[in-house]
Amino acid sequence: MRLSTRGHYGLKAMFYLATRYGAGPIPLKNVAEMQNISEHYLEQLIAMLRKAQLVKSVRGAQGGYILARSPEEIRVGEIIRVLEGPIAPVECVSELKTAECDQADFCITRTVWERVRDSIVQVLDSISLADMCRDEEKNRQCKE
Amino acid sequence: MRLSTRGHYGLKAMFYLATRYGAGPIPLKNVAEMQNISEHYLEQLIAMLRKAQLVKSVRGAQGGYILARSPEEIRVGEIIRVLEGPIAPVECVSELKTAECDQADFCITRTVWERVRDSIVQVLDSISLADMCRDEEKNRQCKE
DNA sequence: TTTAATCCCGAGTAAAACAGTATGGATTGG
DNA sequence: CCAATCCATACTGTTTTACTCGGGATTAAA
Repeated sequence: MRLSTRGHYGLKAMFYLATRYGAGPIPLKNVAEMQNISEHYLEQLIAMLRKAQLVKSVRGAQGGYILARSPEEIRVGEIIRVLEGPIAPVECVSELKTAECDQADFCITRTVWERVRDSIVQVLDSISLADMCRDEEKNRQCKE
Repeated sequence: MRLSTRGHYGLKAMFYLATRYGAGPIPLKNVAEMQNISEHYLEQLIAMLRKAQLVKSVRGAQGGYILARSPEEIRVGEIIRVLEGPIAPVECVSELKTAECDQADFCITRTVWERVRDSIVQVLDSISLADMCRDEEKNRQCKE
């Protein structure tokens, strides 16, 4: 019942970009350092996010990455789907094409996984990067 | 974001035992056939469930497996925890000992995963095997 | 125009997890 | 006794994971 590090790291990186939104392109090196992730590995992850048009890249010196939309408009669920694929505790209840299962309607365990899937989706799609930034802000104030 | 087949098959098997609860020990062969699972593989899974005292075994001819408690008293969450380990979308928010993460309180992504974890737990722990049996009953009646 | 900072791309890889198989032993009802 | 069971351990092929490595393309700044 685990996420791979892709989703884990990917969200961290996107969150960091969200905190720096408006400050121009952020080089991946910074992201990797701040979030303590292997830079080369993160490169691969962000490539997926770029192809999915969640981030834009600026090449060359002084380049880096920028969120493709404002933090308010990016949901955690989108990020996770890009990096981990469609949300589905078991294959036969994937968000996308419901892979064929001979039993289909008769399978009661299936409805359990549908409920699990829906509850995960509900959480992930209800949180935007901006929400996370606000949480951090709040958190920092509490600490002072 | 996937369960392995352990949890998937394990729940199927436990559900089947629940539907036959009260009918004496059910041989694993029947379970495997009905749910279309490799018998040898299922043997390994049920061994885990036995060690966790969710099922009892009866050895010898006419033997088989019986739920250790009534279907009403067995929650899906218990089964999944036995077969898949503690519920945790990422390690640092495991239900058990919160593996140390240097950042801990500062990590906002962490709270996302806590929320996901809690929503999964809520679903899995709210469904008993008896609930599933009732669902199937209902389902069968609709089909007629 | 050079150089350094970046992004970009594809290959390779060690280790772990997964999803079983295989083999044989122990127990017990008929 | 024997056939139907459960029990235990070891093995195996495949896939996934979580990287590493090496180099190429682009561009701002010196």
